Formats: sequence, C-alpha cells, structure tokens
Amino acid sequence: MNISDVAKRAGLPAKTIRYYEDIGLVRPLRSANGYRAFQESDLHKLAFLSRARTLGFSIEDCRILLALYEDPSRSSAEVKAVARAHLDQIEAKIAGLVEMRDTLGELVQSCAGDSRPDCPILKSLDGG
Amino acid sequence: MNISDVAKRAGLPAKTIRYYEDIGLVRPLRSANGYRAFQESDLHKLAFLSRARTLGFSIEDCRILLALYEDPSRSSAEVKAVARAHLDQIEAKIAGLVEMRDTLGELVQSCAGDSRPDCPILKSLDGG
DNA sequence: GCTTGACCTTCCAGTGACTAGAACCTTTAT
DNA sequence: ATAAAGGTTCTAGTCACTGGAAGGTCAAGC
Repeated sequence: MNISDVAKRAGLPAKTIRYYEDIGLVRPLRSANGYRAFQESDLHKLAFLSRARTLGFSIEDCRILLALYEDPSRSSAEVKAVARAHLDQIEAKIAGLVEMRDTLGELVQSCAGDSRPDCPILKSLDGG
Repeated sequence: MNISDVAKRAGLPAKTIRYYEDIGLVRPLRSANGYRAFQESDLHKLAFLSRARTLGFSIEDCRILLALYEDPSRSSAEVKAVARAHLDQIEAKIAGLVEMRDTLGELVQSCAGDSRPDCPILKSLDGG
C-alpha cells in the first residue's frame, strides 16, 4: 500500500502519517522507488493511533498504549492507569471550560449588543 | 514601576509581559538604564489582558477587545460579537471533550484493571 | 571600594501535533 | 511526448508562552 491508500483507510492525512514515522510511531518498509510500502500491520497501528488520538490521548500516551497493545504480557491495570490519568485531565479541562462558559455566558447575556458604547463585558475585563 | 511590580499587580509572569510588548500589546516607556518603566495605564492594560486571557480569549481577540475598550465610539454590539463567537468556540470544545469523556469513561469503567492482559480499552482502540 | 544578590536586559531554542509549501522524482494514462 | 496525479524531502509556521544563557544595573553591607 502507498501512503494515500493507508491514509484513506486509517482516516489520517498522509502528512500526519509521515510525521508519525518521523517520531517513530510506525516504521513502514520502502519500495525500490523510495515510496513507503505499508503492510496491513502498519495500517492496523495507524488506525489504532487514529482512534487513540480521537479520544484525546497525547502522542506520548499513544506510544505507551501501542507498546502495551503489542505486549501480550501486559496487565489491564497498566492500560487503565494511562486511560484514567487522561480521563482526569479531560475532566479538569472540561471544568475549566465550563467555568469560562458560565462567566462569559452571563456577560454576553447582560450585554445589550446595540450601538451604544456601554458594555458589561468590557466593564468586567476592566476589573469590575 | 519595574516589570516585577507590574507582574505581581497584574497577575502575569514577567516573561509574558515582555512577550506582550514584543507583539505590540503594550508599549511601556524606558528608563535611562534601559529598564521598562510602566505607567498605571500599562498596568491597567495588562490586568485587562490577564482577565481576557483567563476567559480564554485568543491574543488576537484580546487585541481587538483592547482596541474597542480604548475606543469611546465603539458599540457594545461589536464587543458582544467577539464574545459570542468565542463563547461558541468554548461550547464546541466542551461538547467535544464531553464526548471524549463519556466514551473514555465507559471504557475505563469496563476495564478490570487487574493483572490479566484482556482489556476493553485496547480492544476498542483496536477497532471494535 | 568591593562584593553579593536581586534585579533587569536581549536573544535563542523548545513546547505539541501537526500543516503549508517549495522543489523535485515516479508512475500512469493519453 | 506530455500532463496529471501521485510520491519524496526539507524548511518554516502555527499558538502563547517558557526556560535558559550571557550579561548589564542597582542597593545594601563590610
């Protein structure tokens, strides 16, 4: 398989796949012409990565998850620890964003949005 | 005021304040010795920026908000438009994260987290 | 006057995870 | 023969800082 085939099937841009090779997440073989020659196993890995990234795992987490995936002697506890830590980060991020949304939502609500200059949003940013 | 005083009072690291000068958000005067000499108005601006950044506004949004803030002929509608657009982005981000959290939460829930290798998290990343 | 330490300065490089674009090579179809 | 559609590498840009190096300045204490 050439890169654009794998890209389609894994749901990743070709550029991203090249980048993943750069940082050592996949190591496709090369054809005589220098083109990357992807095996089914490479496709598999890339699809795995695509899903892990969709769940918001960092590249470094992905690296760990891939290693665990390929290690038959792993314990599910190791996997769960990585996932739980990431889940906690997501929760924290949501909490921060919700706070932003609530504050900003109130401000937007209270702003007339007309042609006059008076604005509670600016007033709030001004320190009051 | 020297930079560390403003830093304390505005609640921003000195490095960040220098960066804000670099990108033209503030233009403090200079003393004879080359030190930045901040006026009260600079402090005011920096505190404004600090609050806007806390609400998640991008630097470019901050630039716009600052300009509106300093323009007495602004309309509150202009401010509200910027804020509303940002609010929409926050909502979208929250929605994405909540989806991640729900999916990942279920996976973590369903993983035994023991010494055995079987793991629904990896199974899900593997493609189903 | 000298040293010490706490300031201040500039400049360069790195972060994360790509992404755009340039310059060039290979394959396939007409 | 040529043109389009693929492939390759490389550099640089994104965002908003942050760390660190190398060096200048200032105030206090001896």
